[in-house]
Amino acid sequence: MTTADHAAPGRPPRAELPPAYLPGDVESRRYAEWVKAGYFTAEAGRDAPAFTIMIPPPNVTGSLHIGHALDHTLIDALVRRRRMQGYNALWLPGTDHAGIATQNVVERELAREGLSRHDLGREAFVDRVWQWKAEYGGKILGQMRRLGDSVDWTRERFTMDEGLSRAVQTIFKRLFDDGLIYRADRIINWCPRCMTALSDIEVDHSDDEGELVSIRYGDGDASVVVATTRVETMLGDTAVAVHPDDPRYTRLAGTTVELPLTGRRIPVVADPHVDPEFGTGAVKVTPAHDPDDFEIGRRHDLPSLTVMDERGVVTAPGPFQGLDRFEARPAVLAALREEGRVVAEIRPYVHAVGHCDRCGTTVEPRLSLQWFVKVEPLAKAAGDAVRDGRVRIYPAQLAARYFDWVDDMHDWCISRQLWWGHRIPVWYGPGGQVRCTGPDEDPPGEGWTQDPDVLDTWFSSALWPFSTLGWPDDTPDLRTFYPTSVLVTGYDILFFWVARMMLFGLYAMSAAGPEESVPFRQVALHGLVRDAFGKKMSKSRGNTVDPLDWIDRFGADATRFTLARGASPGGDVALSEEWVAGARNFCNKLWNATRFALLNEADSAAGLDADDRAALSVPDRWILSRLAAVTAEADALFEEFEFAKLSDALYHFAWDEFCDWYLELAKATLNGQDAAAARRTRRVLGHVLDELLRLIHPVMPFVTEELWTALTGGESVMVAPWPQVRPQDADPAAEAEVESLMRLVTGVRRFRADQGLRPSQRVPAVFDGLAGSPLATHEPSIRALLRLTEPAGEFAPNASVQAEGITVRLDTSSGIDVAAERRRLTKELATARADADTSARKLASPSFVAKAPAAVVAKSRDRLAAAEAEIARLEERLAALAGS
RNA sequence: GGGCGAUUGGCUCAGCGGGAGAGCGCCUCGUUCACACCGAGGAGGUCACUGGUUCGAUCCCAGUAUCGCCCACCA
Repeated sequence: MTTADHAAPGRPPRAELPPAYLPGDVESRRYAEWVKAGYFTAEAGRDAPAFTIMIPPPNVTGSLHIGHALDHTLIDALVRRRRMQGYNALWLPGTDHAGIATQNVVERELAREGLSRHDLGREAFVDRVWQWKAEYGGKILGQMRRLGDSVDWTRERFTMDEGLSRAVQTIFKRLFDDGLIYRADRIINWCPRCMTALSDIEVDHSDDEGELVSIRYGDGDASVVVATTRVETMLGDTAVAVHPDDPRYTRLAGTTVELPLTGRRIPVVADPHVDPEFGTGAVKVTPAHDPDDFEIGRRHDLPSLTVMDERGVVTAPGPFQGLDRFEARPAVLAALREEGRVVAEIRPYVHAVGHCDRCGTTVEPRLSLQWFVKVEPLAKAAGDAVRDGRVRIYPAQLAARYFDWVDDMHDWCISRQLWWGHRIPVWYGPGGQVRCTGPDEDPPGEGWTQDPDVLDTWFSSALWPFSTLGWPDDTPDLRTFYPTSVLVTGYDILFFWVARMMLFGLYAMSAAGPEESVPFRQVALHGLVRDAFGKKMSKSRGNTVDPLDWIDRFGADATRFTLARGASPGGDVALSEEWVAGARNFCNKLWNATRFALLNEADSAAGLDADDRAALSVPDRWILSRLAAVTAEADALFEEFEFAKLSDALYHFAWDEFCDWYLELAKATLNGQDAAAARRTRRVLGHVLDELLRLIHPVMPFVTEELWTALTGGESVMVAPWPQVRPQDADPAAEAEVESLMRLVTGVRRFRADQGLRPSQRVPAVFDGLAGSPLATHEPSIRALLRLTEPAGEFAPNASVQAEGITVRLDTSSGIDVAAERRRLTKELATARADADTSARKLASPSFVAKAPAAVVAKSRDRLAAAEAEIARLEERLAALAGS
């Protein structure tokens, strides 16, 4: 900022502002200043209430996309407001190691060198990933600066940091010792491409087209027909199951049938799980490759026969060995056909098929030995914390989805057959011993080997609210900033992340007591970003928006405002370039309003002197009243995470009320003869703009900083106090008077437009009935707004218009367009008659008068009276028009 | 298969028991000394359909249709 040495004594120095806002100039400079000043840095133990938000840690592989931009805009707005309110505000940044995603990225890089991770070996591969992370990881952190994120860079964390790894080991051991982590053979979701187990929620189901094939097992009377969509799994069948009460199969239950192609005989078992209504009422049982069948197998003590390996390749000895599962399917089918085993027709069949959410590969249910978290007790506590209000979900509606999940959660498979991640701290020793080591224990010595698997990446994310603050140690940060205040994230990771933070936060921090162990007190969920037509953004659709591109072209503030303006709780956000252009225009509007204020020596430093208050003009009282209202509204909307309404309220106050009306009304005083009045208005103007810029700052930090410092000469709007609502400014009389003035001005403008008078054309006019009216004092403003001059010399009014009980008689020189006037009056008459009709009809109904609230009836009476008066007036005018 | 939600001007959405709102788009006028990234005026909707409750329904209830989302181990 340049210091203007010509500033008047006692006034803050002022910068010259260019005629339009150029964001590129301002943003990087301001961000650097903020960081340098230490505004983003929170202080443990400071004597102020803490306000904490943890960033939803983006993948280290990630770069800033529009979804992050939305999330960060909302978080930053919350944090900036709290900081201005004097809270010890912390927004902690960091990244997630993102197990599969990152491993995939580095593996792809290796593949370009013709290598696989196995060529390097585990240790070298993990080194390579760290190397990659050092070089390319955290790109997104740099991009966050462009958005203006006020994160505390001194507290940046990574989920594989030493400290966070200690947290992972600590909680693993604690859960292990409490019997809440166990290892078992289970059917899990297996991705044959990523070659790892997945948890249930890492599987996306889609309705895929397949075939339902009916196959006859056994021969003649001792045969049974089963149906399957995965023909190749029949190689691993170890039974056929029927319902115990199904009369068709009572004689078969307990016998055996021959399994085609294998020469094996398998039992027919009776199991109540089988639905007799579905298909033939008989089902093939493949315990090693189907979760249902696994359960049936357990109940009947059936063997589990694994017939495919980790890649989905058939391992069962025979002609199909070595075929991929999707090659084996038609091959097995052909062989069955040849034996005449396929019965009836093969039906096209649409059914839900699971896909790996990382790579899209069809998931293969697979029997394997994995680690699980026993979630039932944890989930119970997680559900209760929301049920009893210790944690509140916004919008409340989404709490139902949360309950559905935590109240019926399956055990969580946490082991992954990857190399990149937190290694499971369990060792296997001589004689089948198993030992779980804590973070401060040495690994067991000779003869022990560590479990090769790593943990699900969400395991460490689940600890984020406290692992980032130093847990398990009792650190000043942990004491100051936990529980965190708000979790802001998209509803799409409610289960992945939010629910699991609840599970682990309540467990790990239980010693703090029920109120203080929650990971966050509020959860503010937003939606997904969509295009202008409400369609999902996707690269294939070509409708994606790159926030960095928008920041370059429209500015960070415009990008942020566009996102905030679309964000209602839980709602998706539709975006298009027209909208961000509109937001850019809004920045420019504020810019020019401030330029106007500076040109007119608006005075924000003097404050509103109590002695002056009584002398304030009506427009001054009006804008102060409106400011008080909009400040209260902004506070309420912030508390409810209603960012769309908040942005809208500020936009309309700033543009419609402040710029379009107040500044125009203020011009008369500022340019008027009364120096004292002008001084008062300069103070009100400075004060209102000062507070308006503060109110907008959380959403649009850069432009408001530039303008506020120029206006006030203050250090930074970031550390300026958040505006207080002053109830004493509420002034219904002033509001009513200005509203009346607006109606008068608008009415006359409509007349002028209808008459084809150019907006800039000055027209001599006199007012009848203004003298006695409350609007009398506003005559100079009204004349200025309407371009009406005092008659000078000859004045021959040839037209008149009425509004607010005032008649304006004008000398249009060119005369009046009678047809246009008649059209306007006729239209207004029709409206008035319709209004009178409606009111009259209502009032004619005895039940309405008897049962409706008195205020409603009175309102209808008033409307009827007003409409009738209007009709009389318009008829009279039309008659006069006809006579002329 | 289960659950949830939506259906309001051309588009995206607010409103949710007392006479329909916004932004953008559209039409007309305008070089007014903060801003053409602007100003002024205007057009445009039987609030999906059918019943019900009510003095009164866009708003509450039921059903229908269409669309969307989440969950799901019927081969």
